[in-house]
Amino acid sequence: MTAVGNNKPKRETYRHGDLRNALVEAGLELARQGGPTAVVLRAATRQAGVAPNAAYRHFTDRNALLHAVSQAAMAHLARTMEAEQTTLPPTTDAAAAARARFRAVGTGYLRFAQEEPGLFRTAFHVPGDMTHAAADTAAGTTGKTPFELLGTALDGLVEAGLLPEDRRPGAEFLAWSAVHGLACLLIDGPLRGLHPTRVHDAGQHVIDMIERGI
Amino acid sequence: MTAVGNNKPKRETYRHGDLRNALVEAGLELARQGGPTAVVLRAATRQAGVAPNAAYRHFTDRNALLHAVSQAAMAHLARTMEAEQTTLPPTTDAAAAARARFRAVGTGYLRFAQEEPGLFRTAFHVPGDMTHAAADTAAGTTGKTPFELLGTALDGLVEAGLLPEDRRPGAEFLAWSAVHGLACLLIDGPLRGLHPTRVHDAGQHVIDMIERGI
DNA sequence: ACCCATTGTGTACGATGTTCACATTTGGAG
DNA sequence: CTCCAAATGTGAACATCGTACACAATGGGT
Repeated sequence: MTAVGNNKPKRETYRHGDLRNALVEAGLELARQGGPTAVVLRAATRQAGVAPNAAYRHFTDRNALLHAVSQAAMAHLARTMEAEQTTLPPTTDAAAAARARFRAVGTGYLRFAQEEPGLFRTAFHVPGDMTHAAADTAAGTTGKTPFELLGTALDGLVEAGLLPEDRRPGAEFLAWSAVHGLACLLIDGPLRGLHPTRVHDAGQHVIDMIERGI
Repeated sequence: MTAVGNNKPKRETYRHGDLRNALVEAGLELARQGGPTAVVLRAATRQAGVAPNAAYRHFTDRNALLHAVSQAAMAHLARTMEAEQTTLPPTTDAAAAARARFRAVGTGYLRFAQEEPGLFRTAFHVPGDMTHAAADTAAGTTGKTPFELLGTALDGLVEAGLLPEDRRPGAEFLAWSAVHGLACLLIDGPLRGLHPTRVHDAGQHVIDMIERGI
């Protein structure tokens, strides 16, 4: 059953109308299942019901398409992190709230890595310079990229007096390193296939370490 | 100048004699320059002066070849970490020595990631289960894998009284997460292209965090 | 109403992974 | 020593992929 997968068999308009988006969407689905290497130009065009070359009207390269998909995956990550923060129970304790929001950043990050490993890998697949990932293409519903979400959470820790101001500079890289590293170990490192509850525990332990060591 | 690269143009014996090794070696060179995706079966056989299919007598798949190359890269990493430890100045203070050996594990890891990003990426490219990476194919000259080197360094910390025994279990994953994450950020994350001295500083900061938070 | 920039098509080329049938060599068993 | 079977390398072939080039259809601005 290799050939019949013509999901969007045909269209009657010569113009597609929204091909660029359709290609990114198809690429996202491919990435979701097989990671960055699975986002294949011809497969995406097939899914969009279009000749392979049509893609070149919207992307100079397969790499350009992959980059767009990567940005979209990054936006998914941002939304997952935001969602994790919105599930937080309300508190009157400002310090506790800041701390909870900080931890939610890491927890959401790890949850996304676990639930959507293909998209996670794609998001971080040679993503240009992630610092200039201020690109709104990588942002969530609040308009912030994952990196910026982490930054504001750290600022919150400082405001709440939980993080000395002189430790603030560069703290995002310490926190990010630890959480991202754990994500890698969970996805295709030695911790792959760990029981979900153990995964959650491991995540909390890493975040504990960050809070102590930051 | 695409076609002339026939480095090992011919051989006069029908049998190659050591093809499996030659392919892994060629694969290592490809990986060094272009990461895992650059280890191309046909390129490796070309380099070995052999028909493409000959590879299938030694590897079931391109993936099997890639896996072997990955293991070899992991061994390189182990040797770099060992080398970092041997450059340590001798000390009579046992605790200081244990601490230095622990930090050298992380420093060597990061140095390898920086100096050989292609090999580093290849070493961690879907490396089967790294836990059962007790495989001697991934070991350095001391016969220990990177994971095992980290473990013994942590044991050293416990023996020296620098790490409470109840914090020892699972500590390798905390330390590994942080260092590995930083390596990723340095190689193709936001910290790519950072000035080498800054890179070193960032590494020391992360290791500081680990020591405080472990 | 007519251009022409935009967008999609068809055909084609080189490279890659992989398979199948065949050739050459080597190491033992007789 | 001979000879045969297992091991190892070769050749031709196929499907798929990224990509380039020439061409066709469309539709908005003058």
